[in-house]
Amino acid sequence: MKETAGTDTTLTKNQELVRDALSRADGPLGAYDLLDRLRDDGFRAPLQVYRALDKLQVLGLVHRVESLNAFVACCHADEAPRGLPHGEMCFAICQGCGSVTEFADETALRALQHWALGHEFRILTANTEIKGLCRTCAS
Amino acid sequence: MKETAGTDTTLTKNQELVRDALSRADGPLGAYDLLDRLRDDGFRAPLQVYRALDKLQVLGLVHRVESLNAFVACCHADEAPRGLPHGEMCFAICQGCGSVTEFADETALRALQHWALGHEFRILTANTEIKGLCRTCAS
DNA sequence: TAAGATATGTTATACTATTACATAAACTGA
DNA sequence: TCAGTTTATGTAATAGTATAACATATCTTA
Repeated sequence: MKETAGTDTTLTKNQELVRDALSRADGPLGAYDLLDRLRDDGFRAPLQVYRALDKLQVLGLVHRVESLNAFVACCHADEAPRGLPHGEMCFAICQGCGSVTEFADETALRALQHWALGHEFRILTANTEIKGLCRTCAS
Repeated sequence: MKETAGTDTTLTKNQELVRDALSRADGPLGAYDLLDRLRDDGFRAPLQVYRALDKLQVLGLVHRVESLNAFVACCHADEAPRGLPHGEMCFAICQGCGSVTEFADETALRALQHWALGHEFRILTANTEIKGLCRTCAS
């Protein structure tokens, strides 16, 4: 049983590399950005990145930002129990500097659940992306 | 001044064609799906579709479903004043049958606005996509 | 009509993601 | 330990989505 520092679940080498690259990044990265950053670590093909990303997303350690076709490390990775990803994420995307801030909003989630209840829709995941200007870029 | 039946603003021929194709569709369509459906109307290249879609999105007549890389006709097109798209959309995407239901939720929107206020983020648009199973597919 | 803006047509290309198949490593139970 | 199974990897080819660049045409307005 291989165990890597700081985690309570095993990630493969490629998954670790992708996760670390995303954690180090100061913003969202595309799959091909990741590929470029990981060439020195032996990555040669997009599929290596996508496979790792798929697993990391299932584990809740990485999120996909749909409107950017890009990925971010989950900022709550330490809080969420591994293997039980919190199914709702919100992202605030600044169109000025490109920064992405992840957050969760219980009220918004409950509102969606209320809608779903009334329409007999069974929610599995929810993703909200708001776009605009962050404090710095708005002023 | 050209005027087309049923609208209070002028759309170009290509924009009309794309909008009509989306309105007739029973679900979201990708840009290349639209291209295929419009070949008989003279469409030959993806850019013709994308250009029309861009304009229709600005007008609030069409929405992009980010997680599907696809587009839907806005079901509130008649209610919303043209040129002033309602900046917040919610979509319920059924993973069983692929249906997409558009809705708006004031409570969820206010919750996001509240978050934004506290974080000095100026919201320009907001997009929520929930995935799960519709009434039919869940039962 | 001339000038500027807007819309179109067309080709090529860039960016994003998956399929298919071969190889290797890890786990399981006899 | 070994065979059988599953899981992870490597690699090449291809599919799917979107835009850049440039030429042409149409509309608008003075």
